[in-house]
Amino acid sequence: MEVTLSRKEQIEKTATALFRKRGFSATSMRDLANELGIEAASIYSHIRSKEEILQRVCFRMANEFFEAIDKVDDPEATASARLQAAITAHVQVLTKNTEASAVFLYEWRHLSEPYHAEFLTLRDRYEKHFREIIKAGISIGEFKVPDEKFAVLTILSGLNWIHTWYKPDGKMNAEEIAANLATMLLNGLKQT
Amino acid sequence: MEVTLSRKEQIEKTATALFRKRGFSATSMRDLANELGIEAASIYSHIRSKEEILQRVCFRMANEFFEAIDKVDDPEATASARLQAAITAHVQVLTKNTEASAVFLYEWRHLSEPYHAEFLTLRDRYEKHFREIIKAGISIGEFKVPDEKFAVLTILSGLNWIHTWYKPDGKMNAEEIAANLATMLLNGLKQT
DNA sequence: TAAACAACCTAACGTTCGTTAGCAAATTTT
DNA sequence: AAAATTTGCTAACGAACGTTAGGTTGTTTA
Repeated sequence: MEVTLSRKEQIEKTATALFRKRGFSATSMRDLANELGIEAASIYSHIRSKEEILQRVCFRMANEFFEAIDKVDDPEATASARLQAAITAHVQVLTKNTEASAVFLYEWRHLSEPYHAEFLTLRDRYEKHFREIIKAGISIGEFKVPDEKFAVLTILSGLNWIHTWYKPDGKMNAEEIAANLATMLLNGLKQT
Repeated sequence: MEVTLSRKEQIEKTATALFRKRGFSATSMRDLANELGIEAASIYSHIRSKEEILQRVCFRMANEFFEAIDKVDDPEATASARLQAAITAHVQVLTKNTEASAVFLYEWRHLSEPYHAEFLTLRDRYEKHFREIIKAGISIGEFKVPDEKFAVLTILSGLNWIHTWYKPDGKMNAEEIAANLATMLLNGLKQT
């Protein structure tokens, strides 16, 4: 399945790798151009600004995460099953796009307004999905945690470290990682 | 307990806040000077370079984390007790220095060599402490996890998110946070 | 009281930055 | 074959960057 990327997509992909490795601010347009084998000014035939690249990566990934958890959610299922599904979906997006995920997770603060504010709104809505599952689990006694906000942040941060070490050819594949993490984090919610 | 900071310490503290908020690369010496109410050039009466500030913060925090877990470790205790103690110590350092912790966790990649390499060595040695506790717990059947490296990274990343939301006057104090996190993460290791 | 030091200043250095203007060649579309 | 689009170039802009040189002032030490 060879996919031919448009020049704009190539730029975005190369930029993503650099933003991840050195950070948005420490990556210059000349660095990016050098990596692409062209001049810095040439990039502006395809994009409007350096920040536009960051915007596209951040909001594309936000979309991916939303679509993934929406697709697998079944409001009729138990809280455990719903949370397990959401965790698995989240891990799948993370492992399928490690570089873009890293940018999504750590470089969004370099977005200017109104994108910065919009991003934070989206992120909170995403976390809300997890909060509501956990709240439902608490109310019927399935989970025992002092605070659902606290639990969600711990779970998500436990997941969001994956991009730093995940390698597609490592000893665990994405499904195994997702399963192990889900078991481990779900068990943590069922305190005795 | 009023503590008078030397000018150098004031610079370091102010820089830490800026590095945390905007990142190391996006913080200029003129920003820092402006925050201090002086000219950028004046800062160089007290420090050698911008990176020196980052180095001091990163390695000071590395020391704090090491001292904290060394002080509470009892190799004779059970793996659960040891891990609980380490988690509590780690959380205490994090909550007592949220800004410096954020810099320590996310800005170290802007260190130049040989500091960059030295930092990674220290970090790995720190994680090794946790790995060994968990390995001990696995070998006597106290913990059931597929991979201790995996478990350590999940635990530490679950803890290292604290700095983003912890407020000293929030509804949970540092001890409660540490206790809740320890319970939640320890339970996750004792899979049935 | 003289010497040493701490703290800050103005001015400027050489470099790098994101970006624009204007143009040329190749490719695709009509 | 003409027109439009894509992709790239050189040259340069104004601004911002980390840092140095050299000097001034006030405070502390000998």
